[in-house]
This record gives sequence, C-alpha cells and structure tokens, in this order.
Amino acid sequence: MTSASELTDHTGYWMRMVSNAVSHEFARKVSGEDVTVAEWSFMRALYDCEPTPPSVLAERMGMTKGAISKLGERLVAKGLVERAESQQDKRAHSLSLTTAGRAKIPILAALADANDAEFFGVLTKEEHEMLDRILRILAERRELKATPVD
Amino acid sequence: MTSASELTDHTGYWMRMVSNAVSHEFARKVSGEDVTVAEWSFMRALYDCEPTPPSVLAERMGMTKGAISKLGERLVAKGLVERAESQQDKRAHSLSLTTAGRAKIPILAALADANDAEFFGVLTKEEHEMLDRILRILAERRELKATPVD
DNA sequence: TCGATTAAGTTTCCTAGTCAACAACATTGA
DNA sequence: TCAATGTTGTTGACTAGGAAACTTAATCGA
Repeated sequence: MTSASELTDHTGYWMRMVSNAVSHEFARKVSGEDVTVAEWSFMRALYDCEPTPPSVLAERMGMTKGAISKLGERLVAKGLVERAESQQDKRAHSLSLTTAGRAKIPILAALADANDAEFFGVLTKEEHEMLDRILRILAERRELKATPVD
Repeated sequence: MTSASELTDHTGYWMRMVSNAVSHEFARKVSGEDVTVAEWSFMRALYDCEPTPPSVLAERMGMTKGAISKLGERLVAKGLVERAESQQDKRAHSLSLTTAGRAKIPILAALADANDAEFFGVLTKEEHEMLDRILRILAERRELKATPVD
C-alpha cells in the first residue's frame, strides 16, 4: 500500500516546487527590465558563445526550434539581439547580442545574483556548495541522455 | 566586469534546467496514463487531504485560482475527481478523488518513483539525502515568504 | 546531374497557464 | 436591516511553449 507521506517524498516534486518559486520570483525581478526569464536565459546563452545558430540555442536551452524561433524574434524586436544571415547556407543564420543587449547582461546578472542570495542564502556555505555540485552532476547526466527535444 | 563563467554560476539556473528535464521526462511517462504533471500534482494534493476547497489547492500548488478552476474541471471531466457543494457557503465547494482517481494514485506514484530513480539514481545515497534535505529547507522557507500568487 | 533525402527555420494549431474583470454569495458595521 | 466590503470561484482575453506540417536549401547517391 502506498501511504500519503510517501507520495510527497519524491525528489522531483520538491525540486519542481522550489524551482518554480525561484523562477517565479526571478521573473518578477527581471520584469522591471522588461525581460522574461526565457529571454534572460537566451541572452546569457548567447553571451557565453556568440554568434550562435538558433538550432544550437534550442539544444542548449532544452527548447524546441519553434520556441527559439519566436523567442529570438521577440528579442530582435526589442533590439537586444541581432541576426546575421549565413553565406555558406542560405537557410541558416546566427544570433548575437546587440550593444544594448550586451549592456543589459550585467544588470540582469545582478538580479540573478540577488535572487540566488534571497533563496539560497538560508543554506550554509557547505549546503549551498553541495547543492551546486549535485545540480551539476544531474545537469551533466541530462546532457548525456538528452533526447532531442524535437 | 562580469565574466561569462559567472553567468552560468547561478544555482537557480541549474535548478531550473534540472527541474525542467525531470518534469519533462515525467510528463512523458504519465502521458501513457492520460494524465499531466499538473493533474498528478493536483490528485496527490487531494490524496493527502480530502475533501479540499479549490482555494486551498491553489495555495498549496502555487497556482492561481483560475488555473485550479480549469484543472479541476478537466479532472472532473475525466472522472478522477468529484465536487461536493458546500451547504454553509453556497459559493464554495470541495474536491475529492473518485474511486477511479484513487485507484490511479499508486500507478502514478510508481511512475514518479521510476522517474526519481532514473534521474537521481546517479547520486550517492548521501548526496541524494542531502539534496532532499536541502530542498525541504528551501520549500519550507518558501512557505513562509509565499506571496499570494493572485 | 538530378531525384530523393536530410537539415534549418518558420508557421499553424493546440494546450495550459496568468491576469483581470466578473457574478454570486457572505459578512460586517452603522 | 441593509449598504459596503470582502470572499469564492468562473470566465475571457492574452501569452508562451510544444508538436507537426511546411518551405527552402543543402547534400547525397546512383
């Protein structure tokens, strides 16, 4: 027999709950900069390595090509990202941050810092490091088994 | 100056990435039972404590009243949940699992077990326990500061 | 060299949420 | 007792993302 207490004993459940809370609060914070969490994620991925084709972003962000297509278009419309058509392949293009986009990065990063501090500041240094370490192990693992999302 | 490596060093970022992967895979698993992650979450919340008014579920699940209203209606349509009108308050009602809904709980719980095992099985017992402990601390903390979502 | 297949992005349709306006009912206080 | 205010849940407009069909271009193989 499955007892009620067992049912809440899923790590995935707690993770979703905490992650949602963190993301929700972060969304609130960045909305002041007229940016969504997905947009920040997109911009940061670009910052790490640009110019980048949408297909690569899709894989890195775990989103579909369609979603990236729309998200990219929104960011271009906001003037934070720009496209460069490829000469080798007329279907393809690559994306980069604009000067304005690049300028926003430190501001948004500061908000992310603040959000992290707000949520994870209750942990001891040891707990926080352990959490980071564990999340990286899991993310890395995901990388290996990642089924193409599309 | 903010360096590129700092930007991926947000715990919230990794948490969202891992949580999304876990939830996505879980969604795939439960879709075989014709249930969504939100529906499972709803049913489990009910299982813990029924009958429950929608307003309480909304708070417990961190969703808006509107979302709960629609989610509940879907579950009633699927025959997994039933409403009972309140006599004291003619606006209100409460929700419970039907026999069919209750019967599904162990099946879905088994899928959640499998999903947890699949993702968190790579961790050592010590790491897994630590992760659970930390997530509970964070969830509890969230509880305290939870702004009504609506 | 040209048809078939594959690849890169876009678009359309659908689902599931939020938000805000709302209707119905309850409560409270003069 | 009844108007003002608060509460419960629903609805409609809107948004973001997924799935799959589609367009266009590249590549591959006889």
